[in-house]
Amino acid sequence: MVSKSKKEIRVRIAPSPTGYFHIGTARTALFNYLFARQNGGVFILRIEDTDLERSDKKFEEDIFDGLKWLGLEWDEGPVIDTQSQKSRQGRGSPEAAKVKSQNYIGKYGPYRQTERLDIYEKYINQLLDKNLAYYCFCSKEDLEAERQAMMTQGLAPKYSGRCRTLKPEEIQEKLHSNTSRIIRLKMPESKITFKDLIRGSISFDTGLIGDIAIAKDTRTPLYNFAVVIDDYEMKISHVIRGEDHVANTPKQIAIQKALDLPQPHYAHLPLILDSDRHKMSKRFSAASLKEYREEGYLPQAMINFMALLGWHSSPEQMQELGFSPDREIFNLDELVRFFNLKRVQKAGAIFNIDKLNWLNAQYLKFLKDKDLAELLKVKNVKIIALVRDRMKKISDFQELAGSLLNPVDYSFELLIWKDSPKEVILDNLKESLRIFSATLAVDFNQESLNKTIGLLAEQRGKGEVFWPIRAALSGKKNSPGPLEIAEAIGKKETIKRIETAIKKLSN
RNA sequence: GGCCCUAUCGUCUAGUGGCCUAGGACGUGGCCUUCUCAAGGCCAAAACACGGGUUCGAUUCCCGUUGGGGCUACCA
Repeated sequence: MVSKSKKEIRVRIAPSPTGYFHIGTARTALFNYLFARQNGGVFILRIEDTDLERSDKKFEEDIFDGLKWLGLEWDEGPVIDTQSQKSRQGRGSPEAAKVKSQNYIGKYGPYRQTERLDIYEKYINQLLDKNLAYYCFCSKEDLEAERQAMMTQGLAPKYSGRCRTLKPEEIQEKLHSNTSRIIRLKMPESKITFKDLIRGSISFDTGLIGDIAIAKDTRTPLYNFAVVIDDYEMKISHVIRGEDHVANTPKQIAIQKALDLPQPHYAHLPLILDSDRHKMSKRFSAASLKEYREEGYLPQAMINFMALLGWHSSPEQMQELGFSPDREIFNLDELVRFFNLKRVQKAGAIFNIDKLNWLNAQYLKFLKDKDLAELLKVKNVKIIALVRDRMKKISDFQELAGSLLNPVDYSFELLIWKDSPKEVILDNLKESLRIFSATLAVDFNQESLNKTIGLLAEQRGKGEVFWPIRAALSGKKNSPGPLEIAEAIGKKETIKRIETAIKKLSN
């Protein structure tokens, strides 16, 4: 028996820069990354920018930023070097040419489809020459009418193949005129079956698909065609992508067959759904990663959350490794260890923001006060300690700690505990003020204050004493405890705020 | 409409014919803690879509129904 050397695992993520980096694409990237890393494979980033109308550099940059933020570094793909690109992009200069040849890493570049036009042209011509593809001159309007007619007849909408039989002279004539044209693949009528690593065997009747469009002209390839060529040229071994691509798979296989190219393995991931159970779209939900980044979610939480959308660890494996079988918290390295394509779910998963919030809160807890302070650009570490348990995401900080950092105005009624008389509260605050003032600065901490103020509270009632202090110090109905705030803001500020409160009640 | 995929608590899921009185997590409710809000601890409610088979026995296997989703472009 001949031992076949194990083929290198090469996977890719192929976003199109036509919008901000989509959360679904991010999850696909994660799964590809995990699969690559755990198999010693290569993770490739390819920019599918063939749609000139909608593609935009700013979206491309957002993809780079998002991937980097998540920690999903690609082994091959464009190099982000905006600095040199911006400063040295002199048109036509030898310098520019040099930059261009250096703007990617990997043996199979370039990794932007618009930079690969020569490659596609070669294959398109090959198909045209072999008469496996042909020019179609039908108008969009005719095509649309045809489609509608077929649908009302209860048939699968597909192109009639009318231009297949055009005579060479007719083709030449139309080619020389201004008639709009497109290149179609001659789809053989057969059954295409492929084995999906997650779903098992899936088959399609190509007779229902018809002659698909593969390019607008020899230098303007369309999605399905460009994908096939790139996946082949880049030696992609496994195509791991969203379920929305299963219907594209038979089309791509047909192109592979026409070109006599090998077929990669396929794995179609369940879609991430919004709360209406539809594919997450920008129109109806926060579908871009950017939004979560700006909202203050931690990349680690995002990674963990996305991994749990359609995948779950094996309780058995966890137990064997000495972990809790119910474990759900995993960092990137652990995911690389435990992830298993075989355990990926088949049905779509709803994006559950509550779970994300909880996970984010967990990751926030892992952070040291000091690191969190740094992240928030806040100097008072004690304040961080006070509000951190109340934060779901880092953007919550302002709402939680704002009034602690800088006093806010409030109504005197806030100082009143339940239905205690105003005079009682006023007197308690005055007494508290005396105690605070008498406390040495070195003893101005929770522990010491708890002995003095705590005693007063025991004598006069906890609510009657603690509530007004807390309200005076925080200016809010809900806040951390009074003594911890006092320690955090210090003696001087505490006294100042209590005095303000007393003034409010005295009016 | 056609094609393809899919189906366990509200949500994410464990489960691969008997270990299931269906387990966990989020969320929800209650209790404890408590000056408030959190955090934390404890407890509870909450699901195998339906109908046929196969089998001694089905959440688990098969078929159908129904539900859900995706695709159906000269977008990707």
